[in-house]
Formats: sequence, structure tokens, C-alpha cells
Amino acid sequence: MRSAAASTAADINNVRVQERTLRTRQKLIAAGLHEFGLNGFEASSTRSIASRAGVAQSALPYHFTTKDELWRAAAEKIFGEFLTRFGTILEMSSDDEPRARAESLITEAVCFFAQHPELHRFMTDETSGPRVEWLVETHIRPLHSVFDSLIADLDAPFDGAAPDRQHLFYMFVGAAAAPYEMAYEYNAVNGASPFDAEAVNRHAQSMIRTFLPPA
Amino acid sequence: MRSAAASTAADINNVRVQERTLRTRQKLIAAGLHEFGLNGFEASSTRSIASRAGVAQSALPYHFTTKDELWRAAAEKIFGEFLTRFGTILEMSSDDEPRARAESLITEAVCFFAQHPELHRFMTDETSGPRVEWLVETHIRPLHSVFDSLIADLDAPFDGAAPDRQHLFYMFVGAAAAPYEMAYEYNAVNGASPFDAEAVNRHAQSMIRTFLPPA
DNA sequence: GTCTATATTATGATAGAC
DNA sequence: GTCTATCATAATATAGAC
Repeated sequence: MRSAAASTAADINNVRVQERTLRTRQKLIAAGLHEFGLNGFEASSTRSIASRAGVAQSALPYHFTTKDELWRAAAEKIFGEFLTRFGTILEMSSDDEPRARAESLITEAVCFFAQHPELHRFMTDETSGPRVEWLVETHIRPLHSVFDSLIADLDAPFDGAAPDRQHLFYMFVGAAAAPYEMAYEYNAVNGASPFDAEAVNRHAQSMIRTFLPPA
Repeated sequence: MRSAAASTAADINNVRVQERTLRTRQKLIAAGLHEFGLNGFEASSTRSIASRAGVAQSALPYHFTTKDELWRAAAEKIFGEFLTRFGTILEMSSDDEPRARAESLITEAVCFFAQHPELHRFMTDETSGPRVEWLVETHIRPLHSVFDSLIADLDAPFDGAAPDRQHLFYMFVGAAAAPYEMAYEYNAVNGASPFDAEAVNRHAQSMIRTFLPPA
């Protein structure tokens, strides 16, 4: 039966095509995440992204229509990874002592910023325009509820003199990401990379000592 | 005496020309500071800068040869202003009680980041390359000694459990600048501008409560 | 689906009139 | 010194061969 055989072949072929499409899209997203996270949207060219992904420049508009859409796909990926990982940690630690839980949440957040500095760059690259508006509504606003569960533990011990809850979010994010946002400077001044495991641990400890009052 | 008259006329003319040159250069630096501070180096076009300054695009390469040099001039201006202002505050407060002094230094730093968000953008816009290298060696490294006088007061009360001194610099800068670095998001989420005087005061108070241990 | 080649636009820097 | 006009280049997106 020719039609059945053709249909089967087409199915097999479609699967393979879809797999290849998926792989190429993923390579482009990974490369875009790297470039956008390092240089921001405007300073990243589709050529450099395609080159990093190992495909032709025209593969980018083919798979994502515009540079803008690739940027959105990269944002989805990095914010999705963060929410997934943090959701897991939040669940796993739900029965821990408040202090120990806060410490491990802070440590996890610092490690994520160190391993994925792109996350913070996406949050701060542009100051206005359609991309920021989309990002805030789609991905950053939800972060606040995630951090609220962290913040509940952070300011409880302060009683009257706790830092402003609204501002804790910004201070925490800014402080956690700062060494990685200024990595070149950190390296030049301190003679070591802020991404080294030892430096990350020290940063997590410093964050705990700064944002959790002494026990 | 024709030559004397001509000389005098030329001198007067030179002064006027130099004054006009200076004004144009200053307008370009101010416009460049604004654009670079808002969008970063690559995303700022010489056309938009010139347009903001109210001069022709070609006035930029005429007065500064390259976009790069204008950027450096803008960096000189904003870092110079910061050092001048902070130097004054440091002197004026040298006889204050340590706690009160630390509080006023923190408040001053927060106000400066709020009034000049360009400063932090210059520190974080690019992650590598000749401009960052120049900026770190010329302007950011000196900031560390300024902050050291602040930090000496910050971590003294902690005794054993003080945050890492190296990391305090980054945490402090990151936390102080965060609301202004994420101003669009702050506005969308909190329904008010982080640049409002009331929000700046609250941020300064939150910074004090976070980075100075309860008295 | 991926490539090479190209159309189109925007950028930074230069030339020349005034 | 400032302007208009232009060059040269690099960017994104499209067309067409395979």
C-alpha cells in the first residue's frame, strides 16, 4: 500500500524534521541567552548569535521571525528555569526551621545568579519599551510572590525596625547579582573570579549575614 | 595699529569661540550621559545624542573624534561629580559619631544613585573590552577606597559575623542602585516611582537597616 | 531546513559649503 | 564651528538554490 507506506515514511520524516527543528531552535535559544545575557539586546547581533549556535544568520529569522522573538524565547527559558528550581526548593524546605530555610533559600538564589548571570541582565538591560513591559508583566511580577515567601522569613526577626518590604526585593536582587554583574571589576580588584565556587560561597555567607539578623 | 586691533579682535573672538566650543561640548556630554546612562553604549546612537543636545550629528565626531571619546568624557563627568560630592561629605562628617556618620554616608550614596542612575549603568553596562578596562582602572578602582571609609563603620559592630569586606562593596552598590536600575518594574509593581523623594527616603532607611546592625 | 546571496535600513565618520 | 550631504560599513530580514 503506497499511501500507507508514504504516510509512515512521512511520519518518520516529520518526527526527524521536528527533532532537528527543535535542536536548532534550542541551539539558537542557548546562544541568544548567552549573547543577550552578556551584552544586552541591542549590542547582540543576530550574526554573533547564529555564529555561536553554529548555524547561518538567516536561520534566526527563519525559526523566530525576528530577533525580538528569539529574545522572548530566551527570556522564557531563563525565567522558567529559575521558577522551576526555586519552586522545588521552596517545597522541599517547607518543613525546615525558618532560619535554616531562609539560609538555604538565600544560598540557592545566590548560586542561581552566579550560574546564570543572564537572569539579572534580562531584568536590567533595558529601561523602557515593549520588551521591558512584556518582561515585567510576564516574568518579573511573578518573581515577587516567590520572593515574598523568602522575605517573610527575612524581616520577621527585625520587628519594628525591619527594612521596607517592597525595597527588600530590590536590595536583595541587586546585592545578590552585583558581583556577577561587575565580574570584570571584581576580578581586576580582587584578583579572583566571583564565579569561583569559593567566592560564591563567601557571597552567599555575606548575603546571609547582611539580610538575616544575627541569630 | 592694525595688528594690535586685529590681535585684540582675534583674542576676543577666540574667547567667544572657546566659550561656544565649551558650551557645545558640555551639551554633548550631558546628552551623552543621559543616553548612555539610559541605554548603554551600543544602544545609544550618535544621532539620538546629537538630537538631544540640539546639534548636528556631525558635531559629535568634530568635538570628540569618536563616540568612544564622548563616552569617556561622560564617564569623567559622572564619576568626577560623585567623588567630589562624596569627598566633601566625608570631610564634613569626619567628627561625627560613627553610627550617625555611617547613616548619613549611606543616605548620601542612595540619594546620588537616585539622582544619577547613570553612574551605576556605567559600572555595569559592558562586561569586557577596552572601555570597561579603562573605566575600572581609571574610575571604579578609586571608588573602593572611598567606600572603605564607609565600610569600616559598616562592619565594625558585627564583630565575628561580619559580611565579607570585599563583598560588602558589591552588595552595597547593587542594593543601593537596584530600585533605579529596575525603575520601570518598580513603578509597575508598586504604583509609584522609585525616584520620588518619599521612595528615596524609604530606600535610604531600608539600606541603613539592612547594612547597619540594630543599634 | 539550511545555506548563499542580497535588499534595506541605520549607524559612525568624513567632506565641503557657509 | 556648525550645518547638509554623503560615504562606508554593519545590521536585520528576505529570496532563491539545494
